[in-house]
Amino acid sequence: MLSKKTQYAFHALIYLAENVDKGPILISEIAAEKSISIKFLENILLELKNAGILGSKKGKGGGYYLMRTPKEIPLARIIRLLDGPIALLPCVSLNYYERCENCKDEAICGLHEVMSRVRDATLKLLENKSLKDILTRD
Amino acid sequence: MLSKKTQYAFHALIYLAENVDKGPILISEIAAEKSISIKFLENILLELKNAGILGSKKGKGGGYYLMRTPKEIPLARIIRLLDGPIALLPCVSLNYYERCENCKDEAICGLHEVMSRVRDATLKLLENKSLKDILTRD
DNA sequence: ATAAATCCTATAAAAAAGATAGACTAAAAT
DNA sequence: ATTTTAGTCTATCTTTTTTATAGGATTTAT
Repeated sequence: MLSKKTQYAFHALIYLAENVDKGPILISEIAAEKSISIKFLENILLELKNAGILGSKKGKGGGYYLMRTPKEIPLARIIRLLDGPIALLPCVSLNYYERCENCKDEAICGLHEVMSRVRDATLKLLENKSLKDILTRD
Repeated sequence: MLSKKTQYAFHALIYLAENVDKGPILISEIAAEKSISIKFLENILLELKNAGILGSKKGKGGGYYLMRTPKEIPLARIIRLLDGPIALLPCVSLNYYERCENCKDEAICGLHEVMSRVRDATLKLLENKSLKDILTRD
């Protein structure tokens, strides 16, 4: 399951995408609209900013805004940033790989093979689907 | 990521499958072979037993054994039993469904749609691949 | 200068995961 | 019958992760 953090991030990003025309959006506005604790959301938006996904402006008229178009923000990017590995096992993770202790040879490990395929199937969707794809269809 | 519990379960089941001819296997033997805390493993095997996946025999000559052939034990079954939902969001889980609070209409929610597809792709593998498929290929 | 907003870091609280303990029950050997 | 062997059951402890909060620092517009 995705953490609340990642779920909140998705909702915040959706809100920002749906209001691009309004310029920078206040944390407090997103928090109110999406029923998220304002202080928790603050941390999340900051992480998204430090990762280059969001930009921000301080002071009056400030707030957060997207640094890229929704189409250029893959869902996998958000998940990895806030939740870590997408793979089901450390030994099949592309970005957070860790060798398994008791495994003599990954090449002949059946678990490794199946979980690699699960990872591939998942990534095929999450790498290719973007923020644009999760905006409410009208 | 799968929990240690589920990972241990896989390793224990693999060991049991690879030693079916030896009759009931001791918890202590599996724990030693797979470097798992014996007490922790005890709980796991009990859960697998209560779910009908394993059988057991007490006293001398006792131990655990598979109640079905490896081919009849889908990986999804083990994961759901020990880890809970396979889906990335509660609102797309088949077995642990929970409605999302702020979502007016799941039918037009883009997040719902993408995550449903991720779930389907994952389940297609995990429901169809069984314990047999993760045994070490020789 | 002042007010408005994000930035940053630390910490607290709650929940989940991982691990352990010990008394109990059942089966087999003697 | 008694003893030994091995799983059963439930409770608790510890550690880690997740979720949430606090408050001063910094930047910007007016």
